[in-house]
Amino acid sequence: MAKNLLIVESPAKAKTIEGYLGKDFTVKSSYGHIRDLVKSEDAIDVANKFKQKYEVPADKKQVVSELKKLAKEADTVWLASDEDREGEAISWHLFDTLNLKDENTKRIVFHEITKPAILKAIENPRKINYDLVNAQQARRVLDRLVGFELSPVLWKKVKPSLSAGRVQSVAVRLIVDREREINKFNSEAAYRVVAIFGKGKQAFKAELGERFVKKEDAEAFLKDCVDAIFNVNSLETRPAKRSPAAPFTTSTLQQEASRKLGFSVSRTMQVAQKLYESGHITYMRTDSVNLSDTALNAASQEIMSAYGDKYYHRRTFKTKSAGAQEAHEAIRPTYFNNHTIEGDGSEKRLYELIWKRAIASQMSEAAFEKTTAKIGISTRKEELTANGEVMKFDGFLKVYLESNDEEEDNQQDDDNTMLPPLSKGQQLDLQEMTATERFSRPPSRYTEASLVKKLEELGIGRPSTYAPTISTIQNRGYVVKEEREGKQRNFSVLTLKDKSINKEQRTETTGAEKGKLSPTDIGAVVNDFLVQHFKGIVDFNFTAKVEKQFDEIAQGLEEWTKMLDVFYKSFHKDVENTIQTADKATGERELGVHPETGEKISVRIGRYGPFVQIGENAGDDKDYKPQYASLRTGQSIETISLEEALELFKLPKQVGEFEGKVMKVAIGRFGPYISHNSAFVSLPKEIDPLDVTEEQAIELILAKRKKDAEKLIKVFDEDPTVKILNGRWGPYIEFGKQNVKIPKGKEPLELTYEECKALAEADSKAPKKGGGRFQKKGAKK
DNA sequence: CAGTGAGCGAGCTTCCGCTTGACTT
Repeated sequence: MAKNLLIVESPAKAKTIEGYLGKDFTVKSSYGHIRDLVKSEDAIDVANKFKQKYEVPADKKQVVSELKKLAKEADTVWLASDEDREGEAISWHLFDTLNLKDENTKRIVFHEITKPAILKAIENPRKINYDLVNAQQARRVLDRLVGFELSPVLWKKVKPSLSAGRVQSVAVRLIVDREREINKFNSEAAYRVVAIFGKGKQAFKAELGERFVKKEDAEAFLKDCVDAIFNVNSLETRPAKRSPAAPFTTSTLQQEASRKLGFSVSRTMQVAQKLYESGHITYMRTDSVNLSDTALNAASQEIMSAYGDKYYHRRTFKTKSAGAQEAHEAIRPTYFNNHTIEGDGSEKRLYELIWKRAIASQMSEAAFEKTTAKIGISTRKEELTANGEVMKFDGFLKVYLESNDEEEDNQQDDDNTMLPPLSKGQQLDLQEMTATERFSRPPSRYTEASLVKKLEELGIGRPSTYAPTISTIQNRGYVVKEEREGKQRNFSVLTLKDKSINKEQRTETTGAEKGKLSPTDIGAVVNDFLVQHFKGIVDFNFTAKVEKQFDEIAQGLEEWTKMLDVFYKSFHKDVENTIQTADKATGERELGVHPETGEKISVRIGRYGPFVQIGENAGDDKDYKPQYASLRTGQSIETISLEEALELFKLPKQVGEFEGKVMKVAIGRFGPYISHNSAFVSLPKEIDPLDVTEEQAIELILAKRKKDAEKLIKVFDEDPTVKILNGRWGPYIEFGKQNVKIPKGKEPLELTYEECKALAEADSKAPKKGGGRFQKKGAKK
């Protein structure tokens, strides 16, 4: 029987540590927090010093009972949860829940999972730090109070099932604000002048510093250059250096994996978790850029043996984020001598990224020589500038180069290449000069990863919650990740070549985006509501402000209930006030009046999403009814124009009759379609739904029937609406309007009618998403 | 993939941060 029970947070960690400690120690894991506030309203007794009601959630019962049993049998229990606010609280919850005793319980901490670090920790046990525990309680209680009081306000004033919280609401706000910046952005055009001098391998580019707003000015400049002589006015060469980035934290890993591998933040975390569990990397949820001494030594050995002494440079990094708690190491390979690992494609790629970044962080600077040549024009006072760069020593660039967010947006080729040997005064041979119309670009929409970066900068959220937060705001429908098709845009290019100027129009695609986040209408309406009524909570500095107070609590300088008392008094008043006085938020906007009837046209959010309304609300007049139409995907109540809104009423439209039934064209969730006798046919992209003719519609219906007939395997005599069809994922039963999957192992052709009926019934009883169609009554006054 | 945008009705939704699997598509 082991004399010692040591409890850590993560089971993978437990396994490693057990190997270091020998048979006197049993090492177990708590799997994170073992207790949480009860779900119900009475979790916090505000009037009684914010007394909390905790419970062990169902999925933790087993862990707790096993730990309880082991703790009873052990002589000493070592609480080794992480050294941060949450870790301290986990230790306290363990102490309390497992009924541990002060005299044989020891609290220890370590920042790295190495044998010496753990042995040292065991030699220096301490007691639970209750100030730190109180800081965690304050954090936990504040988040619950905010989340569970704000959300119900939204249910009443906006829509049921919505949510708000200290972290998610700010994340949404960032995205809404950014979208509005983009909407109000006015693109300005200016001509950029680039000259190419020399021929073949000696050719190089030079650019004019200023840009011309007017086309005439650009043209005049080119005209002046037709007979000009170009000389090198000055030549300057200077050395430049570049240093490697710090090893990965959770947030920087998510950013690089997004840019270099195209991973979503949750994908990155899933793959990293696998790498961690198979022992390839250190812990992946960390805000620290530190490497342990053991790691530093291993990296140095690896670099020296693989690349040589001059590539090695020992570095330590300091964290830049204010809220960092640094309970762990940076993310790094467990063994630096493994340049690659076994595993699937994404595991290999992510591992290599982590390996390269960590190795590079301990390598020498790269050295460059930068050359700038200023080129004079005999007929003008302006100068052209040519930049060249030569790498003198690659250093860390041998293994790794960090990318940046702007890269993808950079349509301009401002690459610093080599310049040919030049001398001052030298006359140059102009090959070609172009003046190209360029447009200023609006700020970019956030990607998942750049949003995480921004949140981290603001000190909002933690490594363990970045990915879940990003999911939450998408699941609530506040934000969507969309692919946007770009728009075509014309631009002019003036080219001077062989002493003549040629003008042409070219087209480019602009605004095409993939995987960028934009707000939905409901996201914008909820945001505006919160900004209006709870400015303090959705303030970008709110978290930083309360974090400062949590720090004071942790240092024993402030009492946690006092801090909460001050906060809650004013917050709760705002909640009460808003419930009493605020109108329902619908985001209503008036677009104008109908050009023919003069009726009011407005947009707002309703039970089924955003819609346009023509006419006033009916009121008591039974004969009058306003007209309604839903907005289409991609349209927003914030940006839709009067013309676009009126377009929506042109559909659905009857296009004729076929087999005695009408054919209607409409637009649904999946785009334009024709409906006929309860059958649907999608409209091909090239046909404008407003222009569909009767003949076209019949043709499309017949084509669809033919295609369906090819899919048909069997029709039942008992009921011809019951069929077996060949679908994209294999055969399935069509039972009236219901589609039912055929279970594995069943031969579709041998199914009887009774079996199909039974399957359909079982399927309809299976739990389905949705429900909650009714609004709670609002407290209107 | 339609229709809907009144009100009636019970009971439901929701936070952030620590951890993994157990689930389905």
